[in-house]
Amino acid sequence: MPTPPTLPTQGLARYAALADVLRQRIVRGEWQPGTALPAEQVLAHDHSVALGTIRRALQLLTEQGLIERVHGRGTFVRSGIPGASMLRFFRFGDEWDAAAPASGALAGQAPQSRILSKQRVAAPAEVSRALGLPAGSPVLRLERLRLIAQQPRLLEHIWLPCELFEALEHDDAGQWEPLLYPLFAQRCDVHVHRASDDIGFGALPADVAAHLALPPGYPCAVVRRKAFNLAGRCVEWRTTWGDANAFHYTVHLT
Amino acid sequence: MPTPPTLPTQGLARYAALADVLRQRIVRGEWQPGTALPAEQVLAHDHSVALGTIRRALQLLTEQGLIERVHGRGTFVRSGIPGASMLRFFRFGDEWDAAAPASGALAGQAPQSRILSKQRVAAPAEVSRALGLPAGSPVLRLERLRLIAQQPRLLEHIWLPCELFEALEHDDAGQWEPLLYPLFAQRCDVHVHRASDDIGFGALPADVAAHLALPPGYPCAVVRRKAFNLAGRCVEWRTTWGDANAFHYTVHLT
DNA sequence: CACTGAAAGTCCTCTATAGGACTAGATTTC
DNA sequence: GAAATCTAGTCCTATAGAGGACTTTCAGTG
Repeated sequence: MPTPPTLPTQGLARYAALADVLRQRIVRGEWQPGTALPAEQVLAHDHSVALGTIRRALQLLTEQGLIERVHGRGTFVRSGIPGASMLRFFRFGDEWDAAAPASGALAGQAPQSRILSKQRVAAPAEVSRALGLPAGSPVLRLERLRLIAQQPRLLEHIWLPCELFEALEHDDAGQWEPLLYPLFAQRCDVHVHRASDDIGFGALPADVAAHLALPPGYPCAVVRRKAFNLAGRCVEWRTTWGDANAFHYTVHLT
Repeated sequence: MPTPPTLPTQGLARYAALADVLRQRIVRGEWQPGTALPAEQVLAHDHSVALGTIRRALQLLTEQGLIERVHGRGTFVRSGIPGASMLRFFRFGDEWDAAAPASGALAGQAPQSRILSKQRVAAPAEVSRALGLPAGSPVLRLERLRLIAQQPRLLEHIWLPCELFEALEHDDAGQWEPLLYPLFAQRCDVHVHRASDDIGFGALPADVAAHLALPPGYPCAVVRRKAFNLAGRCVEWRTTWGDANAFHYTVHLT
């Protein structure tokens, strides 16, 4: 296969057209997340372009977050987003400090995760809209509590399309590891590649408040997340509640 | 001057070293914000490097937000940050809609700005720390109200080092344009190039609440901003209060 | 068995050059 | 006077090649 299928590249620079082709091959799963693409020399030869051109295309994909390049090792399809924890929005004072040496006996507490419930339900209107599913499609609904130093701090409602997450449906959620996205990747081959978090403030609903040991109506921060896979499909919709007074976030402008 | 002064460029790639040199010349004010740098051909010749190398250096500076390149026109020192308005953190329902045609008679309301007070004072400890000034240095303190559709929506306390903002000290603030950063640039040659906004939640202090027509203790979002010039000096410290229920912000993860 | 060293594979840096594309201003044409 | 054209200046695209730097593997050495 000397020259892989090319697309209608109207008006685009050659490197941009190349990037499009490669993007599609990645999105289609031709190279799985975490695996390596062919060497730039090989790609250049296969597409009959100079090295500089293919490097420009790969640079574009790097900027767009689809791939990662490592000097001396190769070019890899990115497998997930780092630092996506909801805890980054909050500061509880008794946080787990990764930098702290294990000095004292009670040096710090790693955040814990507890799945309170897992149900297969028909998606409510709001959920099916967010996930881009037909109304009433089957979804998995998780209720999850995040604790720090034994204290309940965040409550989450998580909605997942059943068709993608079959493998989790009959699991004992008590056995799950605390981080969900690695679990999604390993068990369901669902790789969260991009997400958007919508932050707002409100009052705690009674049912949520009960889990957080706070009074109903207490001021809370609400984060609504949509998480997407490589192909741009919404694979998770999540709502997180936490004490508004513990909320903090820094935005850098440039 | 065939070869401008070079720096100790230990271990750095040539393009990175070049970028450092150019950065320093920009920061020192050798080229004013908004003006053009020499053409890449000229820079390449002056520094005795290939075109590709100088382009790589300029690309670095572009990514770092120091310069902007325009096809066919030139390379310019960036003169300010766009979209820095605090209003981007809030949604009041009666917003000014730039996209809306001037259809109805009351199509929309541009946000208004009202300076409530302007005083020269000795910086309180917190302020002098934020601005990196000796304790008690003279600062300009502004109290500013932002209105939408005649409704007071945001209150701001703004602290500016007097040494940089002399020109504003004896102004009639009532005559100022609604946007402050262009004013800073024109009147004081202070260009805000970078900022960080720290978002938190709290209860409205009584004096602030009075201006916003809300009860004291009402839930509010608090945004604390530090604004920096090209040289990395903090040139403004600002605190903004607004109704917590109107707050919203979206963070994109990749 | 552990350490050293060589080799192969990968991405990165830098050079040199040619032509294309876009912008702004001056000139010409109608 | 207005529109079209030309021109100089700028950044952008693409090519071809040589050497360097980093990582991994594996064979050789002690």
